[in-house]
Amino acid sequence: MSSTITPALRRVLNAAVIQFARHGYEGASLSGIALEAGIRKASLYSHVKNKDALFMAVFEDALEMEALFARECFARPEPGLPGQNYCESLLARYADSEHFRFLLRTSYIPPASLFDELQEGYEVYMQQLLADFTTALRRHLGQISDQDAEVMGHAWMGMVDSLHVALIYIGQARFEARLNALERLMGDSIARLEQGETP
Amino acid sequence: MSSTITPALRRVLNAAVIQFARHGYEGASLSGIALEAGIRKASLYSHVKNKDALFMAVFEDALEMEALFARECFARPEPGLPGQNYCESLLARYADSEHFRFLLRTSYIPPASLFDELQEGYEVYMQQLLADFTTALRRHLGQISDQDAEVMGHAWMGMVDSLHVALIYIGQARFEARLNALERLMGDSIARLEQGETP
DNA sequence: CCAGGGCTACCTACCGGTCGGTAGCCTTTT
DNA sequence: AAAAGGCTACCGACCGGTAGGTAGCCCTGG
Repeated sequence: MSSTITPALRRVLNAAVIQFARHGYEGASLSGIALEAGIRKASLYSHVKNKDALFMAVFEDALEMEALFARECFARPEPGLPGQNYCESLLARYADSEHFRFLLRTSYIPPASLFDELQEGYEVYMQQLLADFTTALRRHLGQISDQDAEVMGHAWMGMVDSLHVALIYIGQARFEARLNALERLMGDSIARLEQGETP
Repeated sequence: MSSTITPALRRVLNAAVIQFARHGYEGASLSGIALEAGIRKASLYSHVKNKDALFMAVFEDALEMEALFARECFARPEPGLPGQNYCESLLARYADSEHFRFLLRTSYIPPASLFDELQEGYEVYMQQLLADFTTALRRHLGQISDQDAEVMGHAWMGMVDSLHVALIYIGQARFEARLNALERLMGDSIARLEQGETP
């Protein structure tokens, strides 16, 4: 499926993710990407068929990395709430990972021509995130009905999207305020489930 | 401050908001906007100085409309939770209002050159939204500490962003699932405040 | 020795923006 | 009443610049 990644192609992909994250699909130019990679624009075509293919390659690259990151968050033991590790790692991740910034920038409003493919990939990523959260939730609470688990799942995914958005356009201070507020809401609801809800 | 809007300019602005909402700042071309307005590209310059000014005019237009929409939501009596009217009107609003779609598309990731101006305008919009929610919350609960009000404000703004994002890239069914889930969380937390939290 | 990555040079298409000019509608002047 | 002038909205033609993409030669490493 995925062709082998030579060192030169690796350099191109890394250059591309920087430019796409910074300027978006339309705003990033192939000459800029080539410059970043230290080669000429025409030389890009030795490695990639065209701009769309380059974008998709970067997308799959980023998706893989961020899926791995999420997995690791859920693999670490969670002191408090389920999903807490992931949420609290977001700020640092946003600062460190060019690929994460790329995903955030391009996945909400993707280039129209690639919409379907991107949506499909993003869907898989989100389903994994949701599944990881649900199992963590089930591990945290001994017993929980499928309905409740589903509702909490929707709520947590909403919380994650909310934090993602906050990363993009709110400052660090308000990100943390939002994180605390949403964690309190989640905490309240989970505590309520823990006490048992049969009235 | 704001110059008068002639009928011809009105047509240009309406054409522009469609194109900008559909293709974004960089993706929308002046020829496309002119075509939509039924004139030639050169004629645009009888009404606006350049692309940036056109975009800003559309932005202020949209901001005004959506601020009005939010006001009306909070003016209506709310049967359940504070801020509920606004959240539950979003789906229909997204379907109906080109200006709303424009705001959602362009405000998270604005064109770099206009970033500051846009951020400023969006900030005002959000502050009004937050203030409206806070007064509604205070009206709903008789007594609430400033700290709690602030936390709930952050949480509700997060909820709103989450719903905005859902409008963009999730289907209608999942939007409603998310809305229900988040409303349940908010309801739980508000109920907890209602009972009084001095232990 | 030759395959492949890199290069220069070039292409077409389209971008935002400017130019000179014009049709038609007011308002003013005689 | 009619000529004169000004103003608005519009147009086709064109500008410099840049975009994505192609052709073909050169150089180097296995």
